[in-house]
Amino acid sequence: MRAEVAAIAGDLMLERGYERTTVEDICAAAEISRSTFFRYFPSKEDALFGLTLDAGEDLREALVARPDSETPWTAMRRALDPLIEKYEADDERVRLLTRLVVTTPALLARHQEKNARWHELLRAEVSRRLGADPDDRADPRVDALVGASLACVHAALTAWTTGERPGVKLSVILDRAMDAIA
Amino acid sequence: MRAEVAAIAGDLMLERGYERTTVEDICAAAEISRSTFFRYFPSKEDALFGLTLDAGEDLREALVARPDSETPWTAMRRALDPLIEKYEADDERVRLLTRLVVTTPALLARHQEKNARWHELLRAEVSRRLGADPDDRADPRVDALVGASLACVHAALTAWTTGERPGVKLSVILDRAMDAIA
DNA sequence: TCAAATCTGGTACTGTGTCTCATGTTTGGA
DNA sequence: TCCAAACATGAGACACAGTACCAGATTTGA
Repeated sequence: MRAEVAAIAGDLMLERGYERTTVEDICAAAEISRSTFFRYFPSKEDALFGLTLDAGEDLREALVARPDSETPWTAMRRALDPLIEKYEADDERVRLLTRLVVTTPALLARHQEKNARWHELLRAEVSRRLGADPDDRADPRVDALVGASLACVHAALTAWTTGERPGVKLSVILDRAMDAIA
Repeated sequence: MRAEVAAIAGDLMLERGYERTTVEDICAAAEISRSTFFRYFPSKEDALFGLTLDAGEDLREALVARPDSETPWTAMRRALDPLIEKYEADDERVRLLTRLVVTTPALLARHQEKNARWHELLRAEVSRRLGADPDDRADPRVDALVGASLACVHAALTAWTTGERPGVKLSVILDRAMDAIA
């Protein structure tokens, strides 16, 4: 049911844009009340993000699984592989939705808020790999490393979604992005 | 006048937090109407950001002024010097306001929206330095480089504002952040 | 079959942001 | 000095997101 409403919301937003789709529009199309909508989703943005399951914990586990011999940067890149593969495996609709997110300021803001949660999840492991004090808030290296990695993901997603239809593979784009820095 | 309202807004938000300060509260304290408030500032968030002048164009010019012999990463780091100095020179109030921004999701989102504008301004010059096609949307290197730099700035600001009062200099923190990556 | 738990819809409310219209208030000539 | 155009301000209505509370329906399990 939740998934069904999310699908309808996605359709409407792809068709008319995010701002020009009101919650009432979605409710009318899904034949539910406003009350029920907000019982399903804490906010209008989440009607979109609800589809893509939260991969933060998977990402953390993938990072932990990387050998210590890898630099933090390389380990991050490899830990991202499963996530990237998931994007590549998904159908065109996911790519269009991702583009909508990347190009709509309000959605992008919420997306980065989600990324901030990933960021938190990854801090401990990156900190360990750097041999840093996890509680030392004056050490910016952990946040810099994680933030820069996620910035590369964002750059790659932007390039991937705004480019031509049969474009370069996302994994290759991400390689280019991350190699350009470290 | 605008600056005065912004100062009052800052006071209230520092005292009671961002969400718990309504536009009406600010209007009452500043003795203006809601209409006038929204004529001064396009949104509640901007009552805070209105204080700090937009340094995006300065940043771009500073980057252009760096010699071509520097790598893009180094050039970015050096171009950030004037901005960093400005932060360090400002009084304690600016540091508290910055902390408020960094720790309040809604404000952070808007702040990153501003950064996205900086990002756009810097694209052309970074693209030139990389010898990339500025219109090639499939090349993620430019966005990755700029995004990662700004992520480092964010990491540094977070460390700087949440740390102890007579902490490490911001420029040193930023060095640590950017050196940790490239 | 009954009763508790859950799902749903309705209504009223707060808060941000937009819009329009009616007052002032300033400014710059004649 | 007076008039008029430009401008700033305030008031009110509105759209929309999100919250809180309550009442009725539906399901679930003993």
